[in-house]
Amino acid sequence: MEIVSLHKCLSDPTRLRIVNLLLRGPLCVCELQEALDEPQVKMSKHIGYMRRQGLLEVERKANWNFYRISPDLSESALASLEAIRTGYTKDPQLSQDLKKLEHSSGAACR
Amino acid sequence: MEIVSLHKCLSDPTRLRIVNLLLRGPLCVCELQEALDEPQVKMSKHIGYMRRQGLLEVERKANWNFYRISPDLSESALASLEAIRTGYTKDPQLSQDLKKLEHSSGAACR
DNA sequence: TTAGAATATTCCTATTGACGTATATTCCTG
DNA sequence: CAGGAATATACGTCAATAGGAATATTCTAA
Repeated sequence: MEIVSLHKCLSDPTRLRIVNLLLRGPLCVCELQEALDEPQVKMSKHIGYMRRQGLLEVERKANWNFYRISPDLSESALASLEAIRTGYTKDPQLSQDLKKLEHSSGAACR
Repeated sequence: MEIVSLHKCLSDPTRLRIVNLLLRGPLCVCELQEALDEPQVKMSKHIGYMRRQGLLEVERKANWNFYRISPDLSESALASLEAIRTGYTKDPQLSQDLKKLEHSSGAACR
């Protein structure tokens, strides 16, 4: 994946929030939607963007699409993501998203 | 500095090249220009962009503007930059820029 | 104090990106 | 197979961004 493309993925608030959650493990779109509380079309388009850039991979299970950070990323890309995962827990929005995700595993896909 | 703003700075090839060089220390605009071999206006605008975002700081010395990565960055931002500095040396363009910078300290500002 | 070097800004244009509405697709289940 | 749930795509619009040409600004030095 291109360095520039990676950072383009991280340069939008919604996408950053999505990546922040996916760094903890794969998630279904509906779980992401519930945690972020954003319109379906908005989520879907940002996810599609990151998939096209090669940052995310999808796995279809029955009716649900599970997304994860691509396992094929370069060392460098992983280091950039790690910087987010470890460093940005102080961000109010990002930590709130994580909390909301943990406390609400009532999504249909579970 | 906003997380998103940082990544916006890194999401353009020219800006990434500039940051890559500045991670090794402050540089004059003319040195950056020489290393990247890009039009003056292009350089100036990208530098201005990053200054407005708070990523770069300027110090005027006589006729020259020296830029550096802002020393006030958060831990998280520094970690992201460090990921670039250590990881992306494999990138052909970025390493070539570094080489060109080292081998050509004949800029007027020296 | 004027010419010139270094750098920034303005104006214009073309492209990309973000968002919403509506619609399509895919798969499950009765 | 019909209806519905989960998700993606098409289309239109508006804002942001990139790049170049020309011009402005700021400082130095003769």
